Amino acid sequence: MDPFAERDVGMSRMEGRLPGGRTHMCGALRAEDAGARVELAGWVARRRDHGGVVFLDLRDRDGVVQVVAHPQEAPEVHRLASGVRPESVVRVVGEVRVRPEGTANPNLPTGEVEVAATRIDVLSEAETPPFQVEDRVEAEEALRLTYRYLDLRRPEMTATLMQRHTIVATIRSFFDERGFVDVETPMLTKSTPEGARDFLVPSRLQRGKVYALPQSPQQFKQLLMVGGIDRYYQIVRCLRDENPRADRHWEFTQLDVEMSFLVEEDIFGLIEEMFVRVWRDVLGVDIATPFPRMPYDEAIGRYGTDRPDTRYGMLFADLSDIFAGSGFRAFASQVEGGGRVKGFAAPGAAGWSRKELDGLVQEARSRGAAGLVWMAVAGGAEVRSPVEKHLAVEEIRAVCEATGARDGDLVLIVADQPSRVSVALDGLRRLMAQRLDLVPLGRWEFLWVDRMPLFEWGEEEGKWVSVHHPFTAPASDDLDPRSARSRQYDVVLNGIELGGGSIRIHRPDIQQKVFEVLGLSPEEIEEKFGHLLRAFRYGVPPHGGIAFGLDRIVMLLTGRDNVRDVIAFPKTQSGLELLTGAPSVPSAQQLEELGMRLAKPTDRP
RNA sequence: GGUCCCGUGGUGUAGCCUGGUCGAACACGCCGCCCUGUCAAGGCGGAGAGCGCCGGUUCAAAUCCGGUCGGGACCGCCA
Repeated sequence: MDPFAERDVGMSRMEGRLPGGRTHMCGALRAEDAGARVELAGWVARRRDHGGVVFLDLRDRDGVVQVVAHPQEAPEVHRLASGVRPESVVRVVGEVRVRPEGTANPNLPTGEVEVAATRIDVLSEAETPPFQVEDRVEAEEALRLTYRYLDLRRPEMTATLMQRHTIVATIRSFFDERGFVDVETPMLTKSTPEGARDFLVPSRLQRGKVYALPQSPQQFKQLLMVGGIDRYYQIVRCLRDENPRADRHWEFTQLDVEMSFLVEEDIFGLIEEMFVRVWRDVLGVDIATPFPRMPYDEAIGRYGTDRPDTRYGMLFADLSDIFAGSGFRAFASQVEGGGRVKGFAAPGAAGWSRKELDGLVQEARSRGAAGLVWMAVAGGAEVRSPVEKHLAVEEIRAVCEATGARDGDLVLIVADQPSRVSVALDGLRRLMAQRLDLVPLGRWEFLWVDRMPLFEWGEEEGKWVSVHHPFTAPASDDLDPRSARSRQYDVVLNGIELGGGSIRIHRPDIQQKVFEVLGLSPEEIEEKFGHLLRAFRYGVPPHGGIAFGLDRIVMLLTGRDNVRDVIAFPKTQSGLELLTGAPSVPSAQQLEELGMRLAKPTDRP
């Protein structure tokens, strides 16, 4: 499929005022341009030399058009065209012609025409590139990153960056129309006390001290509300020094929004409208509103995750009661020890081979579960399972009943501490959905997840920590860390968390109580959040907001499965920027100015 | 911090499990010649790697083992 085919590239708007003597972009020419004298410039995507007539495919960001050089019509042009190397930059002057009968190319938007060249200038000759610049040729990612500029020439990549631009432009005009103000916030700021690991920047003037790069503009946007800005948005780079994943990069872009004098419904309505607008403008797709809402507990209970993929079934059933006093001790003892037994039915997977099933057990283990019990339902109470002899007939029936398993289905059961059960089953459910091809294409299932807990127990810290952040408003007066709910909300799309936010605390007394639950001493509160609390003493409007991972939104809209593909110059999983070679060793002078000494790479704490 | 997968001409892969037949195969690209309507043009011919790196086992290593570097997926982590 030609990625340019259905795109409103907008370049046509520029025709007539293209710089550099161009009259058209390559992808713009159509049959109605026949007879026009045009001047084009671009890269030689391909050369087809017939000994006589020579064809060049000329590529720019808008598309490809065929240039033809005839030996009789223009001998000098023909000579140049015969020798030009792929990826060289050329300027072409010629006449647009409708192609001869039977030679149109229906696969190309410009396929009905060609440009008969009367002049060709080679502006820059190219060496043979390290990989072929074509969508169908997928070079190894490390090589693509090393020569990213070549990779970006591939129509697929160019189109992705242009779509990203369209998405950003749509979002900006959407917020602008609604009175939101784009305000920039500092990039060199204060280290965040909680949350992800910070990237630090040593200070030259304040020797011995460091700035942190922002993990998000969270506190600044709240201060903007105190500052009376009322409605703020920003499309801003954020940095978190945590290990990257396919859907996570340390340097990422956030769509950040904050409003004053609002309630949840204001945010929900606004954000739903925004997504409707973006999906319509970018994909021409109408998405349904309002988005369904799911309480956090239901998401965890039925899907094992706070970002459920609702495009397919296989919801979890709690089987703990069935196995509470079971003869199968592995399950019964888990229940007695406070654990849970949960499972779900994978339709039609009963016939899976032992090897495939062992793979599932491995998957469960890799996610921290003690194990996985599978049960292939053959008919009635007939099952194939490694623990079949330990299971009572009534238990098997009850499991099938609870999970909805029918003949031919495969029931997957995990018994462990609740969080491990959730993590393991969530992974298995996503895996099975893919393997069984249960993920419907072209569906956009947006979802609000709300009613989150306000606190969770931090094992490492040995104290209660905020689920979202310490400024999240509680849903009620209840501040008991075991039961308190928050006014937090997340947007989930097709099982991917796009973003989240909350109504913030604007009452100093409540903020104070939250800090107390978090175990912060008055000194710590002053040191870490003093500036915010001080601000709140001088008149703070009720406020709240939300933030989205723009890269993920672009990833989903462009059908990519990796955020690196929607970022122009991404880094590798180990943080190398292969194009420039960053990071690099600082010079002695730089270190001296900053008052720093480097440890040897081998000196690991 | 951990688990798993990958690394073979310029590119993408096969070969590796079951060492010798590999002086490494295929496709694309590249070079040369032929060819006036192709569009992943076509035909003929050619050059190009010693298998990421280091070490070990062995009569013998692309193949087995250890380490290391690089890439990726995932777990932990990501308020």
